[in-house]
Amino acid sequence: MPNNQFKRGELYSVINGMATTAVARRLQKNFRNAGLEITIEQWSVLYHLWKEDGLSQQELGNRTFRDKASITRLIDNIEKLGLVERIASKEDRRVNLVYLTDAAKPLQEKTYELANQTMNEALQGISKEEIEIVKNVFQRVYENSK
Amino acid sequence: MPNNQFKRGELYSVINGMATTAVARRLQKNFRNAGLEITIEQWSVLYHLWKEDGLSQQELGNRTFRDKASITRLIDNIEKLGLVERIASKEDRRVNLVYLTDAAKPLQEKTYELANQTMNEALQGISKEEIEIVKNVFQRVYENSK
DNA sequence: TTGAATTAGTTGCATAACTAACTATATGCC
DNA sequence: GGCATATAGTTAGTTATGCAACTAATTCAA
Repeated sequence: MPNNQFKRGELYSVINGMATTAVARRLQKNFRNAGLEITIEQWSVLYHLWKEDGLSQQELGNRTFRDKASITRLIDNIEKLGLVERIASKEDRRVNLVYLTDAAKPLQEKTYELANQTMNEALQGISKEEIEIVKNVFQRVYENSK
Repeated sequence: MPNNQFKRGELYSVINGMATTAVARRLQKNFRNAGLEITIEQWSVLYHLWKEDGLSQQELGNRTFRDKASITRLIDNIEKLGLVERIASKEDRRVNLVYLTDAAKPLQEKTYELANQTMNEALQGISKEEIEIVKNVFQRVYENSK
């Protein structure tokens, strides 16, 4: 049986779940405690729309690293909450453009604040240089694996 | 509206999904291509049992960063595949100890090989020092967030 | 210009995640 | 001993994920 494996691969078990879900769960909890009924997955979509409204589902999938089926259903749920609406593109009738509604506007500041605070807590004691290395490694791991 | 937020927090969108799921999905695909019918979530449980057989569900939850409800159903599914069995502890009748079956044994070498290969590809061009920093940062992010 | 291939989105099916409420066993304090 | 509390695991309900098969619209090429 292979010995000595996962010397490097131990990273896998670290990557898979731990830090990533700990931060996500904490943010989710902070949303809930603040009376915000959205999930972090939904928020991750809204986050990109606040940066640039009217993206296609395709583009939202690219930016949030989800496949099109996941985006379809995530948008379904955000739409049910009344926070976005689909508007068919006039240029290409296959495309749905996703627009924020007025109801979504007030959420931005509140959720940014909570996300910012959560990230600051998560990154406490971690230097800018370390963060840069992590981002850089992740980018390369992603490119190596996709 | 807050400007200049997420300078550090940009890490969030990177943490959440990208590298982690890219590697996981790649490994899942490699399992499937090799004719292995297990999911990476199931594998992550088996991985810990191969290191130490007969762990309680509680302990498996700790080691794989899952809550007890998730472990219950994950074990349900692995049990359905005939790869593990629950045996009630004699010391504490609340506790289920999870043991690998003979059917699980042949999977170990094959999956280790695939996981190792997948991780090596994912980590191509990334130095030991960088990996150490990432693991260390993750540990601290986890401690800061749990 | 028409038929083949591609692309955007949806739907069905299976797995997995979290919370909350529940059962059963164990512990601990009086 | 007996009741309150804590702990291990299960179950119900909701959300999310991925793959594969599908529809509708668009593009490309003979």
